[in-house]
Amino acid sequence: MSQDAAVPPRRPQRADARRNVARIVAAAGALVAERGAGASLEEVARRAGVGSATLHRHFPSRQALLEAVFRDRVAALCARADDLLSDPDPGAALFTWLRAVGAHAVANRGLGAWLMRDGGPALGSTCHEMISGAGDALLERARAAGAVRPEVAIAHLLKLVSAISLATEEDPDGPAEADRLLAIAIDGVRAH
Amino acid sequence: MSQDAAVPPRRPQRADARRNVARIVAAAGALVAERGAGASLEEVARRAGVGSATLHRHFPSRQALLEAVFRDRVAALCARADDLLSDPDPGAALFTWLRAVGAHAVANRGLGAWLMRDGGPALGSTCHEMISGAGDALLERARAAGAVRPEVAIAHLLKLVSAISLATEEDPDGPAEADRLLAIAIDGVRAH
DNA sequence: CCATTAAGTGGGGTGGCCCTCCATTTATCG
DNA sequence: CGATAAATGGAGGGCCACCCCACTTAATGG
Repeated sequence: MSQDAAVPPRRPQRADARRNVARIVAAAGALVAERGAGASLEEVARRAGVGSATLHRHFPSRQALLEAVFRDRVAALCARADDLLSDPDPGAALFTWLRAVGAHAVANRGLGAWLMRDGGPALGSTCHEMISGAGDALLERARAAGAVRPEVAIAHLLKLVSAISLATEEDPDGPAEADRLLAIAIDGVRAH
Repeated sequence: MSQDAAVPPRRPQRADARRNVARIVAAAGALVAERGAGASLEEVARRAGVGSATLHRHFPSRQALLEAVFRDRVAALCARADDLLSDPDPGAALFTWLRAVGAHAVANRGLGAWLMRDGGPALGSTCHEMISGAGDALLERARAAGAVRPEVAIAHLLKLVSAISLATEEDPDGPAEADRLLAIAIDGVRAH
């Protein structure tokens, strides 16, 4: 519960701090796109024009930074899931969405996969929860329509997608390979 | 071919060197089992009782060390594949073997996955080639029997297995989860 | 408009890692 | 036993994540 971001009674944040956070997220997005998920946090700070301490204060872990970078793209995927909820074919809608998730994960250097890793009981699981919720609606509709095996859970599907994008991340022919693997996996999900 | 470890004509290696290599591989195996694939090479050297320079001379890359650690277990998997070649049901034999590979990869902290990564045109791909060759025989027999979709390649299957073990590596319920995912993926491989 | 105050900052330090020289040790052969 | 080349490992360089603390600066109330 509690969708609100916990607004304290008085001093929520200083304006320049918010500006620095934005700079850091932008720099991280650029660097991650060109160097991958393991990019140096110090270089992110350098490009953002802030000290490394500032970066570490705003984002206590690499995971936290990646979540910030990807929040909007994850939101887009959730919106797509909502759109597909009104698709006349529930099974096709689910599979279309899964492939979109896969394409997104591959296109972003496998970072999507990083995001749904573990998730742990810690508080950093917002992206994972967002995407799980959006996908679960699609899955349940598909299950009700008899389009998928009844025992698969959304966690399984996302794990599969992230696993595939992870495995093909460094492949020269990554996207195509990922799509082929995903097609196979999806066929396993179908009710036979 | 060539089970021998390439014996040069005259001064193949000094006895203590070979002993140190064995110590390093043993230490690496233990540390990797408890800490995962990213374990510190310096600590491996420390546990083996050698200097870090010695480790780096014998194993110029992390990949090289991991390959040495896993060579025998990969060989065991290959032997299992050979055994299964005489199984009366080619399809079941392939799927049994894939699950064995998955169990192995998960049990070894996803290192199996590391091994089949990329492989590149470089020379470090021996394990990947070994396991691909062994699996390909099983796959081809299954395909001839009409048990699998004709378009899947052994590379796809191994990627799937490694991807799944990679994704479930840090899961508390890793092995069971991996097996479930693998069961789904395998169903996608079956000829319907 | 300015003084106060606490949020915010970043340089520099610590410790860890990977990897490379090079002076020294040591197995091996004649 | 002595010569010789293989083998070793400690010291050191470069890079990184992360933390501490003296300083800066935006926001607030008079």
